Amino acid sequence: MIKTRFAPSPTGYLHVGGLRTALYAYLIAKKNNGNFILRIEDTDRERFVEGATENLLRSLAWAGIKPDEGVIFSEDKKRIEQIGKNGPYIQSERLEIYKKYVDQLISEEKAYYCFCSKERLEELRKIQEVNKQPTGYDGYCRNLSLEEVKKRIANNEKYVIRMKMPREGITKFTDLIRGEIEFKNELIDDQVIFKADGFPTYHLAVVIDDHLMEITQVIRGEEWLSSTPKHLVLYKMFGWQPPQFAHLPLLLNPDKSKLSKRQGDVAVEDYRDKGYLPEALLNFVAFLGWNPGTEKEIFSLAELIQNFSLERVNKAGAVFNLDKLNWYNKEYLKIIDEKRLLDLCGPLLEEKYSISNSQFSISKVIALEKERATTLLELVKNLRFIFEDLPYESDVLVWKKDNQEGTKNKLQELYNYLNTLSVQEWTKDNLDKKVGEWIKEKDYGVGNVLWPMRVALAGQKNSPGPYEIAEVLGREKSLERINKAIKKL
RNA sequence: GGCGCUAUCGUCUAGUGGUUAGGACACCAGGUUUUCAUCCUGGGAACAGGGGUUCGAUUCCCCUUAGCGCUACCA
Repeated sequence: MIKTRFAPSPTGYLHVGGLRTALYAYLIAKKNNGNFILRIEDTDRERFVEGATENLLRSLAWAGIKPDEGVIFSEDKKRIEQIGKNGPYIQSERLEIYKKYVDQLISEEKAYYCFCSKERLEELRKIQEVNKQPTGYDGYCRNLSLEEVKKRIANNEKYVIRMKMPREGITKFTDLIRGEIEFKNELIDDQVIFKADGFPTYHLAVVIDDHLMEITQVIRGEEWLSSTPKHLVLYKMFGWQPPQFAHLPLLLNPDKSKLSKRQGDVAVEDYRDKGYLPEALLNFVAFLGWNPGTEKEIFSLAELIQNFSLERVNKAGAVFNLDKLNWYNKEYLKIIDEKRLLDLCGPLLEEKYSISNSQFSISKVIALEKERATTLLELVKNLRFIFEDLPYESDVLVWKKDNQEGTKNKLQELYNYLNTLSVQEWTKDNLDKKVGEWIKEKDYGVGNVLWPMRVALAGQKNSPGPYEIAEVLGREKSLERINKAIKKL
């Protein structure tokens, strides 16, 4: 059975790069009827952030990525739960497991105690740098006798445990995206696998967990490529069959550096809060480094599952391009389900304007700006003119081919005419038909009437069409605004 | 410094040993429209450089260059 995992550290929020990694892993699992596992890698206590796991889960859930195994929210979304038979799925709850395996490595002399102080290590590195030598541990404690180790531990000396890297040979593997890659073992450090604080390092924990959780494909960022040989050596030491590896290209800033907070939003929640739709963000990040080989660019999650393959993932990093995301969001806004849009925008409108006792149909109000806005937030912002009479200068009312006097007269006549229409007749289509005929009959010219009518109704230069607005505002409010405009002139 | 990865329009990318090197976003121009948005039409825009291999390389190989990653008791 295919099993993939996403294994973030709870250090704050879900990064959009992380979202893409999670998505690809999820897609591979789902495409193969396998399991997608969410594991939390919290072995670094210094960087641990309270609530970060919940935050991660929330962002993932918002995006529609549901783990089959691992850490999830409880039914009421209030607690964190773990599902699956290979748990726990939070590394800080697996300490005895790591301890057991590290003891095994020690007893088999594949790992060793190291008592070197940070000061000595720092000094060592400095000397290596000055001499332009490769930096790395010099193996000072590699051959300490058992008696000495025992004595120093009994003496309460601080220690870490390092893996005994082979001093010769090469470690190679076939990356699912990059093909064959090899490293000389002599250049790989005696990596610390167990820290003085009793926690394993990433390298040890990831190998043990991926094996115990039966992960078949490790899909992770390119920043892990260089440490893969360490992991492979660990697999070999344990006598385990390693999974396959796929190292994803990085997401970049516009200047091609690694995507960072300084140059824009990187947290998934930022995009959610700005009113991007999850399907747009997902579709967008899916296409950063992957494409189906056809010219279709709009893909639902289900379609992504169907079409995704690691073979078509690019090797080079991709710039996170906000313009394209905006385009995706507009596209999805065009086709979004009306009810869902209402659920999404309702609370936002509520928060921004006093709509509780409004006489307007909120879904019609939303429809006014739905195809004009880039994000939900912008959509809501653009709707202000419905709920409030916007201040504007009288000359805005005048169409470029008309003058103030003419505009005033036409608006007055339009008012008189509209006044003869009943509430029942006050619909967009009917107004379009009736007012259209009236303009023709009067020979006023479409722009000469519709422009001032629209400005009178919207109170701004740019807006949806006059008939749509009129229907939403209703007969009474529409007439009131037109009357107000006439008085302005 | 060492090791590794990468290199097609501004951006995301397709592509093949012989193509007018294709699409999308963005941009520019025109058209439809009362405005904005939409929509339609058109336009500019790329194979990093140098060597090979080959009848022929954007494509295969090597080098250079550039960018990025790793080089922690962080992940």
